[in-house]
Amino acid sequence: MTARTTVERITDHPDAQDITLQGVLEAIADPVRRSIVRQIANAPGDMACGTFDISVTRSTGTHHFRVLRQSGIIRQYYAGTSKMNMLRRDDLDRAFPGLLDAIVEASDREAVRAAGARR
Amino acid sequence: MTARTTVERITDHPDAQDITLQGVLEAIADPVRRSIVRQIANAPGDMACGTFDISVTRSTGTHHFRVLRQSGIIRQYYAGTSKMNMLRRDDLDRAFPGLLDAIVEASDREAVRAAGARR
DNA sequence: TCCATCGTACGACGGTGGTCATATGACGAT
DNA sequence: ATCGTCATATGACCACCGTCGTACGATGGA
Repeated sequence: MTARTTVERITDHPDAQDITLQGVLEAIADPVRRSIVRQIANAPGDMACGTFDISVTRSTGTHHFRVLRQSGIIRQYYAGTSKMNMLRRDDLDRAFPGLLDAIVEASDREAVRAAGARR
Repeated sequence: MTARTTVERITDHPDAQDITLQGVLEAIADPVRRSIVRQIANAPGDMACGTFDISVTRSTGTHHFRVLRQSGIIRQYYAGTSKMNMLRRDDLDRAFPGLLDAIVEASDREAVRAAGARR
């Protein structure tokens, strides 16, 4: 039994059918949260909370993860002391086809443009 | 010279390349503004400000139209005493492919669902 | 010319949400 | 058992934003 995924449920996740467009858009409109989503989307696998490149305090980070979770954008589960994050792609795609992809893509595109302008 | 489109420019419209994802998402995250966008998207032609079904005061409406205009989502022009509104589809599609469609579609879908739940 | 209509400008108010500091709790490693 | 790490909870602060009322400006019709 070494280093395993804890089964304990986090209570906060909304059911797929309870994900609202309003919630998703509010969540994703924040730059820090959008950056988080982008990082998960571009990562090969799930990411621990601590591994994100964010510009705010840990406590503020916790706040943003909670908003993302409660809006139904991410799913979280414990793995030992760290907490893993994954996108709820299927649920989102079913509820709002094309939305997540469009936003992530736009976000990537803008990040690239910003990087270009910076040099 | 009867009932014509005034040529006067409204100064506020951002250039296409200055439309930011942040601005668009902030703008569209508000339910009143999203409703406005939806109404334009589903209308056969451009819509005058006064013809919208909105739940707020005229002055608040003006505020929302300004946000939409300055974010680059809509273009406005005068036609006599009323002000016409149109989506900047091309500019938006070029900047953020699929985004507008996904949001409008999701918005429609949700409106339908809400109407269903209401009866 | 006068009035009605449509939209804007400005100021005020209230709520919400992003931020941080600090303290607390859970888990793993030593 | 103890410590360090990871994340949360709580409370406070502040800025921003959605809202409204009122006053104003512009246009078109009677």
